[in-house]
Amino acid sequence: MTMPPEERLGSHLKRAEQELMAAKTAAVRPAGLTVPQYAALLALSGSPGISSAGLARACLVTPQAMTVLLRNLEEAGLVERSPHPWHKGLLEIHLTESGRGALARADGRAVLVERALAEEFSPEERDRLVDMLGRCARVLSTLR
Amino acid sequence: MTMPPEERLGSHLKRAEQELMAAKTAAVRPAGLTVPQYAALLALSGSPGISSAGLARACLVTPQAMTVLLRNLEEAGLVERSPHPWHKGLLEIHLTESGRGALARADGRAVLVERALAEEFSPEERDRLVDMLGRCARVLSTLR
DNA sequence: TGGCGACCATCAATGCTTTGATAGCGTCCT
DNA sequence: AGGACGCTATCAAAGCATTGATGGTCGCCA
Repeated sequence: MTMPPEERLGSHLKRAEQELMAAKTAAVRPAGLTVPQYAALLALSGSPGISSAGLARACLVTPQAMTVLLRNLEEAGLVERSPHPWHKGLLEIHLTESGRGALARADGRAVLVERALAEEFSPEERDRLVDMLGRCARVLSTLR
Repeated sequence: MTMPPEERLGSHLKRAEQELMAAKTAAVRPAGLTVPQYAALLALSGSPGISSAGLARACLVTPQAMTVLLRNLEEAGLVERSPHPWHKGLLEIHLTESGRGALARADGRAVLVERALAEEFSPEERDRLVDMLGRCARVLSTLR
């Protein structure tokens, strides 16, 4: 209507992110994982025993989305949930052995994608890109 | 595991895109549209009579995703589908009056988001950002 | 102690997206 | 003419994500 797509920064941003998702999806798929599942397992490995809500915050999704995701992971035997020692109603989440294996397999290939992406740029360019992306996120979040 | 999140360009890219989606979702919601619906209506307004498959290509989604999306738009009375004059089985898609109205309302607010984003950067920065995002998409697509 | 507010977990409805499979129609080439 | 190939459209199943609503638990504080 009033603004051509090539002028919309959002179009370019979306396109890049779409390719990123496609590449990562292909990377983690052989491990039997989806990208969100991989992200959750990765966060979980860094914070064992974290709650579902905490994991949701770490992965930048809603608690509801994480509930669904965790149910799938639990049914696949990749994570376990156990009641919190003194806080009734809370659940601690832990990786299973099988979960650790799947994460390791997925991570190896996912890191290759990140490395290929990083190697496209010089260190100065990387810094500039990270800075600009951060500014995008900041200005957009103020609009919300 | 082997690579901290802050070093992963993908994390920053994803974060920025997530904020973009949130801002756009909030922008087009008052018009009763979702972001993908808005994108489809926008593409449709530029190519009246385009097929579902063509629209899917224009929006960078699969034909199946577009079928679902169009069904919702058709049920909402925002688009119409009519059989192709001589090619049986093909369907031409057109905006309805109501669809044009919703698009106009959504577009006005969506453009504000794009403008706020654009104004965060100088023209030189914008060019650099677009260039770098294009390089991201290119290198990632070769991995696929 | 009683209550209020914050947080956690979960159900339900809706929508987008993907992969996989099926089926019709056209075009081009043998 | 017949057949292969390609494009279109659609169904089905599964996962991810959102909003909205519910019910349970803790902790602080009047």
